[in-house]
Amino acid sequence: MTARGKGGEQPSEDPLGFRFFNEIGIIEQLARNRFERVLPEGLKVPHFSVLNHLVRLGDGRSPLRIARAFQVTKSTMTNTLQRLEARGLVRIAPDPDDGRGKLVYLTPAGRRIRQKSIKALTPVLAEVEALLGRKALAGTLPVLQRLRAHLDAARDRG
Amino acid sequence: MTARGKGGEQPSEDPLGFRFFNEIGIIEQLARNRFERVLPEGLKVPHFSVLNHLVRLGDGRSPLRIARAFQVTKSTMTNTLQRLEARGLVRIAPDPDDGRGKLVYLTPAGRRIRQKSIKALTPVLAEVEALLGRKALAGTLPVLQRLRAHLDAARDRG
DNA sequence: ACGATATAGTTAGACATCGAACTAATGGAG
DNA sequence: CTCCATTAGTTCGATGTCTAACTATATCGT
Repeated sequence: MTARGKGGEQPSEDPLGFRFFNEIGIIEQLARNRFERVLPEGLKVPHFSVLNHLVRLGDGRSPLRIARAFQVTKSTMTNTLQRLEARGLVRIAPDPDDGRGKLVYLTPAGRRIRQKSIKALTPVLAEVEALLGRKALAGTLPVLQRLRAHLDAARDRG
Repeated sequence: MTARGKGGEQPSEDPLGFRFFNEIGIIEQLARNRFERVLPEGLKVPHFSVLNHLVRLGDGRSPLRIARAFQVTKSTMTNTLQRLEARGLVRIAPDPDDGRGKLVYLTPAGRRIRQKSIKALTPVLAEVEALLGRKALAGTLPVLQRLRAHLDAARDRG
């Protein structure tokens, strides 16, 4: 989080890196806010993300594996999955091949709400694409991906 | 938060907008983590951001004005300022011209730790700039700024 | 086979953030 | 001048996230 450029404040003298991360932080916050306002039944972004992940890549995955995919600690994923399970959107079963592990499965309700979420989010994303243009958006992706990979390499995980 | 592209998971079929916001979310998280590991005395990113803001743009601003600059609710800013004040990094005085308002001032300790923070963050930012290249970084900025402005326009604040 | 080490998952405590409800002061409409 | 709507700030309860400590199971070296 850092300053914006509205209402008379211009952080323009900040070094490039600062300004870049400022924008990232603010966009993340505003976007999450926006998405959660359109998601059905008070679904949160992390919940939708996990459901979407399981639909697209297949369920029957372990919590840890999902946590790694989202670059989140396992305790965070424990929390998310507990809430999804409490809402009946996933089913969590012991891993038959590993006494320590568990496997996460989608329920029909989970698939349904994921579908509804996609429908709700699509116009918002379309609006952003229209605003920025697909080229510009696609152009920034490689930069973001390289940055994410770099930050990912320079950290230690629990 | 959404899937990454490591460890065998490829969210590549996701629509462009999804992938874009995925990257944003993950980068925000990893970057905050990284920054807070180098910031002095356990300072958090929001705390540094506010101190930096006051140094660069001048102190004697109201909490609400600072909250708007960071696109954060006033209750969030109340929390941040209370912690900064508890650590002796800012001083909060009533606004002489408005009985409801307050004004936030930097203390010498606040200026000192901000300076130390800048020193600590500079090499990290330099590393990112070196990795991505200033051109690429500068190229994405306008896109991010336009997006932020758009998201900012489409919301309601408390 | 046993014992040390590593791994999967949970729990507890801290923090930032939001939205809603609340208090206090301002300011405009009549 | 008085009253009501607006504005500044705080408080409360919920959520997501992190780190650290803990339990239970696996695995590897000897």
